[in-house]
Amino acid sequence: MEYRERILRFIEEIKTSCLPSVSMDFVVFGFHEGQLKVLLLKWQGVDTWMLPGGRVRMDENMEDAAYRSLRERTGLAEVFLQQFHTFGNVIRNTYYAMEETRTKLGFSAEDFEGLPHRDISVGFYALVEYTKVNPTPGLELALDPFTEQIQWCNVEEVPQLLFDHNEMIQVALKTLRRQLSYQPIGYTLLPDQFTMPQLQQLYETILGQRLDRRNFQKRMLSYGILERGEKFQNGGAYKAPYLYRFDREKYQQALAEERLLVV
Amino acid sequence: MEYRERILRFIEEIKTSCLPSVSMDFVVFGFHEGQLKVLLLKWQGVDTWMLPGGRVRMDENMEDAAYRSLRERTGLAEVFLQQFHTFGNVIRNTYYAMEETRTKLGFSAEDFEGLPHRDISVGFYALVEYTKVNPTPGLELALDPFTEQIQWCNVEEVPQLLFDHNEMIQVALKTLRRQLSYQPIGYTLLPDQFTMPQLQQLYETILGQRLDRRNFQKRMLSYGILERGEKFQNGGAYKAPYLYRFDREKYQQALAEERLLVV
DNA sequence: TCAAAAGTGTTTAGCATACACCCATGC
DNA sequence: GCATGGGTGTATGCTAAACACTTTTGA
Repeated sequence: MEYRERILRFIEEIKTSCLPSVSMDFVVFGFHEGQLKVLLLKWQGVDTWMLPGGRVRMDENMEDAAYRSLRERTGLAEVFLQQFHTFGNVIRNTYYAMEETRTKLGFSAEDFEGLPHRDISVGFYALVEYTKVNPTPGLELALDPFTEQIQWCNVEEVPQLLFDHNEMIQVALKTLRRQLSYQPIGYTLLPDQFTMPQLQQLYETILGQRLDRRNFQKRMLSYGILERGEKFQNGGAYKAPYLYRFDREKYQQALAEERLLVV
Repeated sequence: MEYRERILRFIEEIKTSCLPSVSMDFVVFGFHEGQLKVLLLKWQGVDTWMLPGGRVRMDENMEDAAYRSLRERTGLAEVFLQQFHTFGNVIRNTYYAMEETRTKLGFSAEDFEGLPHRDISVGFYALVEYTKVNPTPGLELALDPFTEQIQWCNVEEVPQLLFDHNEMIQVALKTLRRQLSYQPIGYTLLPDQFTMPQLQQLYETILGQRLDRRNFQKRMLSYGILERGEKFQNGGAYKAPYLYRFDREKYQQALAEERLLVV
């Protein structure tokens, strides 16, 4: 039974090559059709959805592990990724959570023995470009045989999740809102080229409030990290907006000079 | 040999009742004679200083563990305590760091076997009232038999510490500065009653810059969480300053209304 | 020619900064 | 009476918010 083998090897890998009782969870934000989305996944044989997670290998820096895990899940290498809080309540009982999956998949308690019972989890949030992520379980299925489904879900419509994962999303969102209001990190949620109204819509969605067009444009341009391109006619019965492109180099430069950080 | 027993029991305790590969480190700030201080400790038989740390028990929430550990170290129950970052680089090799101590104390490798080799560490920073902390190893020595000395050290004069502990202090300081500049958390570093010039000196020390007296007072009073008391004559040849008291109730109230958070 | 959405500039208000004089006290 | 440090109020400037008209385009 090949599937059984994969599960057992996966468990063995966790037990032998990963730090016990430490996990990472990812709040992956995407933006599509005016909606802020998060990536959720579901295990085999369980009805509860959860955030994608990962573990730190013995010889691996945690930050590297985070990038690796996220790459394995989304296929994306260049993303905005940042830890925002570490969660350590006892309700995070990994062992208990796995019991249901284990019995439904027909494994014995011995098969799963030696796995960490309780995890401290470092929460990361990521901003990714929606269209670049293919949320069908592909590559990562080979690495995580428990995953049955991966899906985008509107932030407002997230169901009851495993453990404290709902709280994680809320804390991530709060962090995102605060960061967004004093440094321009939203660009990574949009395609390479975007219009000012698109950017504004993104900000309005994340912050949950309407913004003034003129003031918004002024502020964005004042950072000096946007490059204006051609006009873009999408077929609407109105004036064509300009396309903008986020200039990474200027952004890094500005960050280094702490011009953007209104701390 | 009683001391040997205590060490062995301590190690056993870590192995059996604490989460493996998770630790906490504390940047404990105090303020005395115009200087910002941090609490440092030194292990038996090692010359390297380090931050006080702690571990999470199997059945304990991490935040509770943090308060417990800090109480064991400082004897303080009511302090400002907050996680600020989680550190996970591979240089944090606990096992290697203990080797020196182990050999100097005359223990064999077997005695120390089964201890975590590498820790992810959750960094907390605490603001305590300097005079309320007795930094001589008392209570906590019974709990942590490795500790030889605990001492306050000026933030600017911190020597090279274990692992990434110097970086931890820097990150904690940065967090403290940012928080201080948009919410009034400094009060916990001062005695119950304090004068406005004292508070200002504290702010100036933490932020590393001089502030205008008049604007400072205006800002502090505008929060509406200070209660003015009697005048205080400390014997100086000048006008007696007022004593102020921090009103916890009003502070909580203001926090709840998010009046103080200039996010 | 009309509706829908985008581009743009000026006025205004509020908050943070800058700044100076008088007062209490001990020597 | 003088030096030291503390208390207080006002003027100023800058940034963020408020606000309206013109332009392009497709139907």
